[in-house]
Amino acid sequence: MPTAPAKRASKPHGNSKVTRADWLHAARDMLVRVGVGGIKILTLSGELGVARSSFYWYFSDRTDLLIALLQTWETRNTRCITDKCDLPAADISHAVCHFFECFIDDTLFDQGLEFGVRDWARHDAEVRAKVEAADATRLAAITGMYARYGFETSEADARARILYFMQLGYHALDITEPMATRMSRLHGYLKGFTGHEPDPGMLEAFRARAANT
Amino acid sequence: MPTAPAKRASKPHGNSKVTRADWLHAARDMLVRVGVGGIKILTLSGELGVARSSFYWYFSDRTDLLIALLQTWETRNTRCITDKCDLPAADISHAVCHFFECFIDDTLFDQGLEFGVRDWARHDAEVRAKVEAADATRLAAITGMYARYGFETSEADARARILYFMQLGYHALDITEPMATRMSRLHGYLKGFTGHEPDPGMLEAFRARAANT
DNA sequence: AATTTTCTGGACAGAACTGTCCAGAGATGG
DNA sequence: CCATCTCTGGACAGTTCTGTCCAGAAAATT
Repeated sequence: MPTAPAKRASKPHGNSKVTRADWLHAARDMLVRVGVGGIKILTLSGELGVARSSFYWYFSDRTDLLIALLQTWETRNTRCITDKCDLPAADISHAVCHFFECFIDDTLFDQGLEFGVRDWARHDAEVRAKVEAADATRLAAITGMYARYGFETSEADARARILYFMQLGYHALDITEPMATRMSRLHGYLKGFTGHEPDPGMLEAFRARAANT
Repeated sequence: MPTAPAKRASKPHGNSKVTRADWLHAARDMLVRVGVGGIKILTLSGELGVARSSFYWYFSDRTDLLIALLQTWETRNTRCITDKCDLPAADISHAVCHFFECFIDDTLFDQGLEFGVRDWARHDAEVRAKVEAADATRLAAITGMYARYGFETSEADARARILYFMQLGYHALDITEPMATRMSRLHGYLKGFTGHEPDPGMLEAFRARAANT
């Protein structure tokens, strides 16, 4: 029985049935589903409906694929956080909402990839080093954000950590709850994260934006 | 070259070289180091200096071992959190410090096991269900703690989540920093978590306790 | 001391996966 | 239309791990 053709990440060219991007995309999904150790060329080839040996045309070996996967993560997830933190905002509550946007829009921060990579880092020193560097970059951006709205250095530092660790902890724990439930807690979260009462108009505006994503 | 004898988790009996507990203990370490997928009976037997086939005396198969491992986690990590949350305290800052104790004393909360199990849950539905149940139990205990110190329901709920997700996020991200650095942020953390200025005497007392663990 | 129980180790069969080799199919371009 | 380049698929060899079988060693029991 031939395998159903997988969704194309990009259209193939000439004699080819799949592209390098197809392999990468399938590998990303597999990383999320079963972890690095579970990424098997045999299974990928089955999903793509192509012989296993074709893999070796696009990648020198399995490690080559994994390196490419890691680069995808590196250039995507950190960038979206630092960009949002640097955005101009009326006050700290608005700024924190900008930060939140990364995590309610899945086209921005790729949660699955993030924790696939982190699981991997837990038992691979090189990957771990890259993850630590990414954490440092992201935390610096968030600390800078708090500092810009008048928090003194030590408080900006503590609040940045609470915000970042809480947000990533939420995803690390892989919590699944409807967006409405999440949004019902927005007021409490903002008050906890900033120490200030947020503007009710802004709360509504953010909830509305979250609803249609 | 014979393998060095591993640390005994319990002393063997009669003709045996190892115990069921030794296998379990070695498997826990391997789960932490390389994830569930990396737990190989072959490697374990090598570490314990025993033939691979001996494993099948103690466990019916690999799955049997994994189930036992999961039970260890279930009965250990959740309990220590709920116990600390239920402890009587002078005020909310003291109560939060009690909660922190789980995470500065490694004989209480087993961080490695926790995230080994969570990585596993990410691609195993049954394990995932157990993890979700544990999260619910722990969050209920923390929410109850905040409620006991006068926070109204919705605020207790949001603050419990911030505290729990931040603390687990901190560990999920596998941050490594010296205890002194961690403690330098205690004041900021407590202020962020409770919304109140903590008693300076208590801060010092907690730092002193953390130093000798 | 003989017997039973408990546990170990070597051998075997088989499954799953990796990486290599090479013939050749299909598009492309002179 | 012939040559070339790109990509595919089948075959092969090698590795790593699992689970089973069974003989037998060593303590425990009688």
